[in-house]
Formats: sequence, C-alpha cells, structure tokens
Amino acid sequence: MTKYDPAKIEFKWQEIWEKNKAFEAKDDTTKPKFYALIEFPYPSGDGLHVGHPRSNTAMDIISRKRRMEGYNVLFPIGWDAFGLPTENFAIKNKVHPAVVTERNVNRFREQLKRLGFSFDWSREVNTTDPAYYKWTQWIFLKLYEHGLAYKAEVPINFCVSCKVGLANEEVVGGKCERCDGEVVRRVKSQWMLKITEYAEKLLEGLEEVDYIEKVKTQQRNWIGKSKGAEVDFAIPCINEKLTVFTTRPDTLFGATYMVISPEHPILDRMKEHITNFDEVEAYRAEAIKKSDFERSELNKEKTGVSLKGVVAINPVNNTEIPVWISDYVLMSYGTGAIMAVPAHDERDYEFAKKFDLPIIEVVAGGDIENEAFTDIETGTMVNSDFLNGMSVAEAKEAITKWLAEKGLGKEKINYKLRDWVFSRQRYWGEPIPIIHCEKCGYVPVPYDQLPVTLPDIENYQQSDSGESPLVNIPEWVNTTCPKCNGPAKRETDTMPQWAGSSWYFIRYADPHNDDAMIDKKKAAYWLPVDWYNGGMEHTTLHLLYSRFWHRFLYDIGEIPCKEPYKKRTSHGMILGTDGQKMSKSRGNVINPDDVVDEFGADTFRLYEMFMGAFDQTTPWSEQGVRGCYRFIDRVWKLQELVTDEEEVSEDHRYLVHTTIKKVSEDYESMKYNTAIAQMMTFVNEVNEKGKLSRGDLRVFVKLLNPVAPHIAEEIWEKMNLGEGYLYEQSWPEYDAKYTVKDEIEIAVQINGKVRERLDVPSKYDKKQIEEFVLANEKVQDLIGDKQIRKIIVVPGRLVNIVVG
RNA sequence: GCUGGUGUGGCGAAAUAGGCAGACGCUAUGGACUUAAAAUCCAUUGGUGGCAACACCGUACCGGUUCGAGUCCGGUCACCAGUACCA
Repeated sequence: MTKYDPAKIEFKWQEIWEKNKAFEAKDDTTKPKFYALIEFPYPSGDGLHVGHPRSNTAMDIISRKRRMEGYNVLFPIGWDAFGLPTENFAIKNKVHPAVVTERNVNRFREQLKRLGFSFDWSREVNTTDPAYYKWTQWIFLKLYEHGLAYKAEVPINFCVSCKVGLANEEVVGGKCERCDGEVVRRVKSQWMLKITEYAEKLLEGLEEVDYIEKVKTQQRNWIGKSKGAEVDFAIPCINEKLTVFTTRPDTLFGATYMVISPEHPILDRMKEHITNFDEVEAYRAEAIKKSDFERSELNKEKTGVSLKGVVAINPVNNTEIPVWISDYVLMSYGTGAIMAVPAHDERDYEFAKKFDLPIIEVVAGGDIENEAFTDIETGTMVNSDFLNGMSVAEAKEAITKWLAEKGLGKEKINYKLRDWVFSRQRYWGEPIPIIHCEKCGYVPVPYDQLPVTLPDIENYQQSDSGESPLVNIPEWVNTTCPKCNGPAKRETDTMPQWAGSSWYFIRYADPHNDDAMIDKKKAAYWLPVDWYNGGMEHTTLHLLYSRFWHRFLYDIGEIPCKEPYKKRTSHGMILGTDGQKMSKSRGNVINPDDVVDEFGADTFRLYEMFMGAFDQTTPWSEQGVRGCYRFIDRVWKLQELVTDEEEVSEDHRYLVHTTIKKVSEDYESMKYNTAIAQMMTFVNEVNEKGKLSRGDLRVFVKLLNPVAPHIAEEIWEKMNLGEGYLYEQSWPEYDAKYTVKDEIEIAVQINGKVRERLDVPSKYDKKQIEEFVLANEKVQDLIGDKQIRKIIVVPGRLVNIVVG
C-alpha cells in the first residue's frame, strides 16, 4: 500500500472540489436551505492565525454534514478589509492601502484554501470594494432618511502626539495603542447613529433567538435597561427646574443633597449666584480635560465642589438642600444630575461621608452607621411621611403616582446604551455620502450617484487638526450641491470598521447584485443566518450593531426577518504552548502553514477540534498534533484491513451504529472532541479485530469526512466505496436496535461500593436483574450473613445492595 | 464591585436526567523491530499500602440531602472573561 502523503492528496482534492464547484450554493428554492456563517476575517499582514480555523473548521463540519443531509448550504467567506492596521502600514511604507489589502487578501485566501474549507468562493465579498460599499453607503442614506443618522458635538479620544482621533478600542490603558502617547478628550462634530431608538427592539429580539445564554446576557447588560422616575427639583435662584433620573424614587425623603455633572449646562446659568465660581470652574476644567479612562480609574476617592450660594428644593418636603458638582455623575447618562440619597446608595454614602453631608435613613432594615443599605427586598419605609410602613416596591409605586399627580415627575425608562459614534477621521473607510452646502445644509448624495469612491491620494497621514486626510484633496472635496447646484463640499469623515461588517451576511445571499442591496426573493430564501459562530470578543458591539442595521432594514421593508442570526455560538481562544495568549512579542505564535506543511490540513483540522472543549480556552500542544497525525495515519492503514464484505459486518455492527449515533449527535452540539474520541475508539477496536468490512469503512469515512475531508475522499475513491464523490453521498443513519448490546456489564455495589461486575442480559427487567445478581455466588459471599435492607436496581448501570 | 464562566491524574480532557470517576489523546517507563536512531507496534501509567488477590484514599475547600454526589443544596477560596461611579 502507498504511504499516506497528505500534501499530494490534499492538493488533489482541493482542485477537484474547485473544478466541480462542489460547494457553491445554488439559488434553488425548492431545496431546504441552511446558512452557516463565520465572522469574516480582517486580512491582516500577519496572515492567518490559528484562531481563525477553529471557528471555520467547526462551521465547515456543520456545513459538510448538512450537505450530506440534503440541504442547500450557503457557507460563504469574505474580507472585512477597511481599517486601521492596513492604513497604518500604508502610511509607514508608502503603499496604497488598496494594494496592501489586495496582498493580504491573496495571502489569506491561499492559506484558507490550503485548509480545505468548503466555502462558496464564488460569493466572496470585500468591504473595500466600491461595488460592496456602494450599498454600505446606501444603508447609511436610508438611516439618514429615517432620521437615524445625525451630526452632534461629542467628546472623542484624541492622541496628542499622533494628532489622531481614536476609537475606544484603540485606547489601551488610557494610552494610544500605537504610540503609547497621552490620550485626551476633545469635543468634535461627529456623525452619530441613533441606535438608542432601537434599544427596546434589540432587547425584545433576544427573546426569539437561540444564542448561548452568556451572549444574551452581555447584550442585555450593554443595553442596560433600567426603570425609574424623573423628578424635578426647583432651583429658586434662577427659577429653573433641575431634573434628575432615579431608580429609587421611594427614597426621595432621604435625598439630602444634589450632584450635577461638571459638564452640565445649568452651571453657566447659575454662574452669578455661585459665590465660589472660581473653585467650581477650576474643578470643571480639570474634569473635562481628563479622559474617560482617568475619570473611572481614579474612582477610589470621590471629589467634588459645593456650589455655594445655590440651593435646591426637595419637592416632597420643600426642604432646602445643597448642590454639588462631581465627576462621578456622568453627563452621558440620565439627565446628568442626581438626587443623592446617601443612606441607600453606596456612591452617595461615600461622598456624604467624605464631605460630611447629612444621611437620613428612609428604609429601615440596615445599619446606616456603617454602610449604605441598598437592599430593596426586605426594608420598610420610615421618615417618609405618607410612605411610612410600605415596602420599597409599594413606595416606588405610590411616590411615582404622587409625583405625576403633582406634576413634579414621571415614570421613566433609561438605557445605558448610547448612540453610535459613526465618524472616523481616516482615509481607509467608506466615505460618508453627505454633501455640505452653505445654503441647503447637509444634503445626501443622490442614490444614483453612489458609490462615493475614495480618491487616490499620496499622503494618508491625518491633518494636523485631526481631520481626515481627505480634506487635503480639493478636487475630491469640492463638488456641487445636488439640491441647488451651488458650490459645496463633501463630508470627509469615513465610516468605522463596524459598518461593512454590519450587513455582510446579507450581501452573501446576493453578492453580485448591482441594482439592489439584495434581491427580495433571495433574501426571503436565504435569510436569516441559521447558525453563526464567532469569538466572544465580538458578542457585544458587532452583534449589537449588525442586529440594529438588520432590524432597521426589516422595519423599512428591505429584509423579511427581524433578527439576522437564528443561532449564535462561540468558540474558545487558542493559547500558545506556554499557556499565554499568542502574540508576536511573546514569540509563541503558531503558524498554520507550518503545521500543514509538516502534517497536512486534515491533521491540523482534526487537532483544532480535538484539543479540548470547543467553547473553552485551550493551549496548543505540539505533541497533541502529533497524536492526531498518528490517528490519521492509522485511518489510512485501515485500507489494509478491509474484507470483501459489502455490508456492515456483524463483528462491528454495534460499534458502527453507536459511532454513527455518537458522532452525529456530538457534531450538532459542537462536542467535536468527543466525536473524534469515538472515531479513535472505532479505529482502535477495528485494529484489535484485525479487519473491517467495506460497509464498515464506508460508514466510517462518511463520519470522518466533515473533519478530515481530504483523506476521507481519497479512501472513498481508492477503495471504490461507491458511485460519485464522497461529498455527494448521504449522511449515514443508525438503527437504534443495534446500539444495544445483548449483554451489559453492570456494577454490583454493597452499601454503595463497587464490589463486583457482572454481565447481565440487556433485555432483563429490574426484577430479573435483581434475581440474577442475587443468584451469583460471589455476590452471596459478599453479602454473607448480613441482613439485606434494600436493593436498588438501575438497569444497564448497577445494582446497589444495602446491607446492615 | 457587578455579571457570566471555570476548578477532575504529570498534561489536554471525558462522564445524557444523581448511578462503575478519569473515555479519548499526550507525556513518562518498560519491551519488540533495527547495526543504531527515527517511525511503528505491544504493555503499564490517579495516590498510598501489599509479593499478591486486595484494601484504603481521591473530582478546589467546609458542611448538607441521598441507598448512592464530579453532578443537587448552603457556605468559603482561587483563577479566567466581560463590564465598570449607569444614579
């Protein structure tokens, strides 16, 4: 027999699959469809990382299995190619980002092809392709049209030394990711998307999808819905109301002071009345300069300044209470002002202790001498006039009603979720298709003029003012207003990397359509995605953003379903052999190419699936790969043991059927490691017997195919196991009656300890098992003359004899 | 701090609904083959005691429920991930 030569057979089968268009999804709506999705990769200059194939292999297994089960499968691939690293590389090496992108994409494509994934390569999308981003821009215009895109002055992270606006994820430990320089907050006019308007829909949508619980929880936390009330406090000196949001209106009688955020606009209006305005101003300047990071980092010690000369009136008892400013109150949540109830809020308690402010208990049950009492289940209202004696829940309802009647407040729901900052002052992103006209204001680029393409430029460095490099290209910036034909300028901000990835899964269903984002019929057939696997690092933002866009497109009638992904699962990270996260600086990066060169793609895929539980973080092991290679090699050698028998052999009937069952079920629940363990057991047992039938091998090769498709196809062909290619075969089925043995070994316990093992006919019922066991000589010896008190029989498992 | 998760041999890990803990793989040791090595194959491999059959101990720790607990309940500790003054 020939030696197992992965390099040769893998290349051979990859060519055959490609030539036969074996894995192209057909727009054949008569067949049931299955849409499997992985997060499309960012084609970085470092090449493919071993983390990518973990997710890819897992979904490749599902896809290959589904095809054998008769589904029309869509398993696409593409490139999330806009973004910073490419742009930075381009700046440094003076190459056009498009050139860098193309190079990286080619490298990635080649690497992925070597691994034999059954992607439909005919549907490849690339977010940087104008034919693709035409529709990204189109969606933006739709959002704009529906009032969901607007411009606002918002603080951004700004790196002082790079003179660059940074995204949150580019700020690491309060410093610029690239240069380690100081990051400050700077207010800038930015395009925003009103995702907050979709908070409730995004929350509700989670009810109808099958996501792992962890992911749902993270989405809910991020949206952060909380129910409470808005309450108006009078500020007599300027005759204004200061509104606060609170989730604890029941504690209103315990509000002993107020705190407003340093950025709160009411400060300026109170200016003349504040006798220590210098101090206030100084505090304010300090706070505004700090980055978000510093503000939350330095949260150990509360700081603040009292507004001398200003008081507020607590609406429930008309008491005058002091007003402070402090940076622990955020302008971006609620109303930017709070009523402080130190007795029942930890932060207020800490602040009150530090500045010696009064603490009034209004919920009895705790010990407010030592700490704030925040329990809402057990306490009883005190010191609260008409609320006294009520539970917290009752008091909440009563006070909210009271406030509403008096016109002093109302019920209110708040979300942590904030609108999405959609501008980047960068070159390598989709231009935002808006024109600024002095006469007409913001004017959307007419749909028939899309896409607005990026101009070719020499210098990608941002301008000194932190504007996009596009501002320096007058021939691109200067245009005419589509409305009045007067001179106008193009928007120079580009979209963030999240844009293209927020809808790519839609495009896969109709990737070459130049007349629409997607054909309605194709959308109806292919959407939603049936199964989406990806990393935990994308479970909040990417998932939320894409759900938002998808839901919006549904609302305007472009897409037939509310939620984009029916099912979402997550894979664990792969660590270096040292148990550390893989990184260049640690020098522990495993390159998939090297593994494939040495052992072949099948071994690589098998190991990635065998190394541990799929959803858990696991370190790479060189020896583990070798073990998988040994298994693959033993599979190859099965060919020498094959008999002439066409059917499943009687010798291996039980083994074959239990293996079909175990492997089929484990693939579905992503327990790839135990599915593979079962196949190893199969090979071990066959080797022990020294032979297997063609029928046995036929089944085995089909089960192995999703994980190690090259060797499986090769054996199928070489052994001439059937008509056509393996990928065209149907998935094997097991017969339940062959998954039970005639006799089963059960454990015999005396007082819970295993003392004997006996083979018992599996058809016996409890009574028969009991009799069978008690009749056994060894068991009788073990019992001796002790009294039998109780016998527990678990068929197929054990018999426990309780004696005493 | 909060939320979620994890804790089982020398290592990666298994163990549907409470029912034989450690499947499968790696490592290690011994052996076969070889002039030798690699590769391959065979055997052993949770700990302690014993020549042995066997016995006792063992799933982070303490306690509970049960004929029976890795699994359920209460408490404690450690680690990982996400998030962070969200009123």
